[in-house]
Amino acid sequence: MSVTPPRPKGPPLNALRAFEAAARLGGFRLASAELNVTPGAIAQHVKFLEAWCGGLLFERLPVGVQLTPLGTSILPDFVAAFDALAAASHKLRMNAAPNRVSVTALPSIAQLWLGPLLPKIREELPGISISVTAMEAPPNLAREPFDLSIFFSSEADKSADLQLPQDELVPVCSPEIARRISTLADLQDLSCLSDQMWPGDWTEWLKSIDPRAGYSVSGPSYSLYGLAVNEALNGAGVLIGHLSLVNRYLLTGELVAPFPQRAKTAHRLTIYRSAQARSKIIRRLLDILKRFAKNL
Amino acid sequence: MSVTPPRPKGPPLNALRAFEAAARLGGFRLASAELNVTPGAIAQHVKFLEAWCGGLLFERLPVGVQLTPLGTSILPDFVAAFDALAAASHKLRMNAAPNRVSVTALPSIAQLWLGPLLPKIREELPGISISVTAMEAPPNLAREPFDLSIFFSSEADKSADLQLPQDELVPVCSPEIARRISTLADLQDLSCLSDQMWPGDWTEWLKSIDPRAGYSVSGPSYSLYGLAVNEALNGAGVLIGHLSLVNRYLLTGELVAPFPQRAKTAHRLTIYRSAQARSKIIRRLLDILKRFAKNL
DNA sequence: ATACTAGACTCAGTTTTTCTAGGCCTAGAA
DNA sequence: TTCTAGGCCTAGAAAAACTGAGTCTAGTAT
Repeated sequence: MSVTPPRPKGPPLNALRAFEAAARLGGFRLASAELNVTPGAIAQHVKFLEAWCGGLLFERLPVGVQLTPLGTSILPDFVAAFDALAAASHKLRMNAAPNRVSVTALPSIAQLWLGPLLPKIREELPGISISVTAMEAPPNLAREPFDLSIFFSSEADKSADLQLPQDELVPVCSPEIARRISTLADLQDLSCLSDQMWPGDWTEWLKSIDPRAGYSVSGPSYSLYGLAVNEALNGAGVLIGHLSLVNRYLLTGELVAPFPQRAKTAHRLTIYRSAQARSKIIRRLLDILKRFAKNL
Repeated sequence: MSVTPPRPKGPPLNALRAFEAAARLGGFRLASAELNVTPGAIAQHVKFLEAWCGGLLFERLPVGVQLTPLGTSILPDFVAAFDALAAASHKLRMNAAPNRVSVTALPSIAQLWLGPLLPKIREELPGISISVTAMEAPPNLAREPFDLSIFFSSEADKSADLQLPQDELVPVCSPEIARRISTLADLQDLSCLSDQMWPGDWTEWLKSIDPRAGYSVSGPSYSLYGLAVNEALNGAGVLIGHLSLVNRYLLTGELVAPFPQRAKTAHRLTIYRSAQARSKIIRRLLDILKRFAKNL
């Protein structure tokens, strides 16, 4: 008997968050990715929560888990509560520093599309402070503290705040290299640069030119598209270019396109803003991006 | 440069909770009481949160703190979010075990009023599992995981789920002791038991009998009213009885009231239920309590 | 004036919580 | 059959949270 008896405590907030993520995403592994922890951590949180409430939240299948009726019955409440919490946190951050904007983008987009625009943005919106975070997959804007996300999406989406037309593939290289190219066959003697994230780009472009010819090319691949572009600028070979990312260099002449044919891809550069990001600054920033995007 | 760059993280949930409590209650000390930690812990959480968002949440006054406009601007959002979270947690617990009811009450009420009713309740609601937590002050039912709270309130409140009439004071003692009492003056030769939480009870009762007579009594006091009642049953002296708590013993004759005069107090035994506790079980439990309360 | 008090701050050290690593297990796919 | 995806478990490590004790400030009481 302790002097101050331990009164029943509410559940740990982190366990609730782990459950919510696992239930919403349908698995511990996905939840662990969203929360940046290992799946074991999620498992422990959920187990604790199950002990706390005295009921099973998930059925454990041989592979994966499935929400029990109990879990299903309260999931919407938790989703709503954590949405509200995330929204409040976001609002707090914005109210504290209205001129701070945080953007997340695919690494290649951050470096090749957004990066060059930043000086012009700073010029038009003096006092603004933009932080850029590169990541591989678009985050859940309702949860992560970003104002804007810029990624490639394979679908048209009217709800996007800005969406460019379908991206196009076109080989690009330095002018010197271009002089040595006249036919498709010439490509086979050259380094054909590509990005590790889009390994099918060359094949896709070649197919769009002549579906039956069995052309194939080879060359180094890079985990960062920006690196590949740099190598192309340095004359390392022919890069399969994503027009939205390399057009700026075509316009300046630093890179040229030895073949005029372009292959439409499914990808559209797409910008979303967080539901909280309704401020005037964000609106003006979007306007600027829109304008620059047109000139690209 | 780490391989997986640390992406900006959302604020720690516990820091948000600390801020919410401090802001809602208007001070770190109060918040620390609600969350069962020391004030220093709250201070650290708030400080962290201020660093995270880059703005001051509280103005530090020489004594106490005051919300800044920034803090004020987001407080309602956080209150709503944590309310939703607590409601969801409560619902989870109830859905997991619908027959479990948790009650919080003043120690004296738990022991003397509720305790004797529990066997009868179990009889009428077989299968129900009631846990009782004694505490000194009524908790915030919107936050703490209780279904019912039973405390004395000094005001009439129509929103209460059950409220008894104003409590009355009346001296009580064992029949043996009563035989030795015939006038007020006899009290001065006897041990007059009282509760440490209500040290003014005897004075209040004496005043209601004869406001001018300077009667005063003395005797041991107890930190647990239940203990004082037991002592009275054992013939240790005359206890200043709260009718709602000792009437059961008057009815059985184990205790008697040597003086017929009763003094009305401001206190009413008051029962609230949590907003989440809308189940049939709780309703039936309240009905039973109501019925028993009438017969007391 | 002088002490006292309430409330908050800080910092070091400790306790508690949370996370990871790595091995195990199961069933469906190759 | 082997491989793989997804979870489970446990020990130990890492991080977060909390405490305790000493400071500080300005009202309040003496």
